[in-house]
Amino acid sequence: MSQSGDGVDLDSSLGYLLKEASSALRAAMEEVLRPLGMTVTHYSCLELLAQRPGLSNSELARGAFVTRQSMNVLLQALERDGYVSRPAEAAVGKVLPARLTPRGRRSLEKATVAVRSVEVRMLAGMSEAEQSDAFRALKSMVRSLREGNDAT
Amino acid sequence: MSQSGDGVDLDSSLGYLLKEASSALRAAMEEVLRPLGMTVTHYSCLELLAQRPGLSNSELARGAFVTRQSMNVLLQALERDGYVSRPAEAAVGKVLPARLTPRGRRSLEKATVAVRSVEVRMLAGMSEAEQSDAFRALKSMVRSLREGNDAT
DNA sequence: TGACTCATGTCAGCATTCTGACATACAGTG
DNA sequence: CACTGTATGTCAGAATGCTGACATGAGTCA
Repeated sequence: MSQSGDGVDLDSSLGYLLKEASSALRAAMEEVLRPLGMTVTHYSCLELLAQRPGLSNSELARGAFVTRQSMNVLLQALERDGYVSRPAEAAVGKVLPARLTPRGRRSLEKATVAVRSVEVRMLAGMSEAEQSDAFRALKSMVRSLREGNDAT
Repeated sequence: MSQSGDGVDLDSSLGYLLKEASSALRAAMEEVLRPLGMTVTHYSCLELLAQRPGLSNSELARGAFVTRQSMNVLLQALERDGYVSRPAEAAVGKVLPARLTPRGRRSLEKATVAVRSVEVRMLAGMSEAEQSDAFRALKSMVRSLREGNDAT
């Protein structure tokens, strides 16, 4: 009843736009993943394991941007349902390297197709050059945000 | 113990990078907002109201990318603590337009300074042109993700 | 006018994630 | 060797957000 949708000030903030894009991406992923009975974090974990077999719980947590406690409950569920396997005891230290089971790999394949369609849709209308620009820009933001934490 | 941090495949995915950047931004905002006893959603709500006074609960929810139920509990807390005010009854329909109180405005001012410093840091190392490129790219992604939802 | 559709505010229950805490294991230093 | 610091896996409780549901008000159309 009051606002339309074009620029006041928030719409010119890169931070806000970043949140908006991320939110839209997440929603789109949830939508295509739901029919497969999979959540985004669920998928992220499987994808991480496919690309880097043997990742530990803590490493997976960092890769999926959740706490290691959250990843732990997810991993326990995935292990219980036979999607991933972890040794009962650590060979060295406390680190338990996780791996996909054949079942986990099969499950991931379908999800990957669905997710890739989302990413393709997201990139539609952008040239290769524009994609590279976006890539570089996002990389730069991440780097800048990570470095100085107590600068005035 | 196993991975270092440079490119396998995930690191070449714009979707993953988007999530990473968004996550880094959120963490940075939480860090500077915590000393002020404010969460990101909390701040978003106040900022939204400052720029578009009279927004309703549902509109605020959409602007902050949460459900209207979540925004409702936040609004009730903000109202209870005297940061925002809403009329007891709707003038028209059921929509209750919310507004910042002087106290809310004061609280927001400090937060805005903190958040702006984060955004400045995020944009450090990017030229104006690069910022524009990133802006356009993100806009394009949001648009593409929102349109077709049931395409094969 | 009446029926139908849609959006809103709100309550209740559930799910997911986070914070806090603990024991353990390795690496570095004296 | 003992000590300190850092990282891990895990358990428990708290917070936060979401889904489901309901009643209400406005707009549309016959």
